[in-house]
Amino acid sequence: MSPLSEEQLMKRQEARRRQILEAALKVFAVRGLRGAKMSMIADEAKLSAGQLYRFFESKEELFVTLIRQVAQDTTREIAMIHDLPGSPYDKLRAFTATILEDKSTQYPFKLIQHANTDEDVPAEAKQLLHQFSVKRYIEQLLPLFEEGQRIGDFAQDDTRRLISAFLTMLSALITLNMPLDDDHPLPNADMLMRIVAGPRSR
Amino acid sequence: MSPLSEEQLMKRQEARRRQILEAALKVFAVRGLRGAKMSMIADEAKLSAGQLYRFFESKEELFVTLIRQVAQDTTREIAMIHDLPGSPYDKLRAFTATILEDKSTQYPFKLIQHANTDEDVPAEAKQLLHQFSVKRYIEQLLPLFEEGQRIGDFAQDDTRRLISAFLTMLSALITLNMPLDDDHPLPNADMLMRIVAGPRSR
DNA sequence: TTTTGAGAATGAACGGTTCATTCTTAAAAT
DNA sequence: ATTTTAAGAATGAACCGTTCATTCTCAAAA
Repeated sequence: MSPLSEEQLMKRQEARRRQILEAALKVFAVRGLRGAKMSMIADEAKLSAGQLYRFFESKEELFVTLIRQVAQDTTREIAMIHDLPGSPYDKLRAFTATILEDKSTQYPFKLIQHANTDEDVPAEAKQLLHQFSVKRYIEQLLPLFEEGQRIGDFAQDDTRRLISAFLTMLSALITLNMPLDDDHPLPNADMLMRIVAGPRSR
Repeated sequence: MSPLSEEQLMKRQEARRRQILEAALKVFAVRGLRGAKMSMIADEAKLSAGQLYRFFESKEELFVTLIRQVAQDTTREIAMIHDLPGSPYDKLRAFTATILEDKSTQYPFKLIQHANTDEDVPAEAKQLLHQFSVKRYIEQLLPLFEEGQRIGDFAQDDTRRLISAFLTMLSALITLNMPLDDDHPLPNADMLMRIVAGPRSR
């Protein structure tokens, strides 16, 4: 006797699942695997702690699921840089500005950062991250940077090195969670762009 | 009949104390207040856990003592930049290079970073940090940067903003503990200097 | 050279706390 | 009425700061 339509049931559950994953992303990104408590994720998702276990077997499974999702999303996110308007410099600048300003865009990067440095990260997550590592992002950005260098907008360093430095800086900035007041805001995109900007004054 | 002279005793104890503080600096800097376990500090100092309590009442006291010491040291450390040889640019570059390359120089910065962001940091530590905050470092560096801007070596942004941005970046880089391989090393001092470098190509 | 005893050191044990996870119970939905 | 969903209490294991009984060390005294 099924007192609920099969289909609607699935839909609701799927929605719940996403709701939990979304909450988990925020909490794991900010506090890391150890620092994130199931109760916090539950609070964020506006559910009770017990409920989480109807959708995920364990904290670990929740974490790994999240990593899997985020690894995919991030690659797509970065790919979108090529569709932005303007020169390579413009594209990179817009991309950077978005990340620095938009909190929700930061979560995936923070999560990856944590997953790369925290202890007790499940082997499966480690292995997923290895596939979607900095190396991959560098390759994704290579054409953009090469073009930027060709037309003299970007510095003439070794290209991969330049990308790596830029990504490291960006990542470091995002990760930093200093208490920010108005006197000392995060450096903005233009500041960061000086890392890659060519010798010509812009 | 005391089998050990008063003076020698004091010396030995003082040495032990320093030994513990040194170990604690490393461990607290890397793992933060919560993440650092007394047993880890003991291991690092090559002592048993119990011994720590002959010198410090509690984990908290040890932490606060350390913060106090580091707050003082750091101010002195930064002051030394003025004695370095060369132009403001040269000084800042040398200073930056030292910090990026020398692990032991990084510990105090990491500790402060942690103390500023971790939870459950004792009120006394918070208050100590407030006195020795970024604001103070900015004031310390102000003459250097003003001179650098005057002679056109530094960018013409608002001076305090420029210092703040630079310190934030430096701090973010230090704090980042990515697993570094040879393909993706930390950006070096020259990369970082581009943040402050003036429009003239160097 | 031996003895001695204060200070140093150890490491096991204690006790409190903190969670991940499970269980109970009951309301809501159909 | 029966099943699904939910909340929140309960459980139990792990962790870790701290203590303490015990042993060790080694410079001075004998």
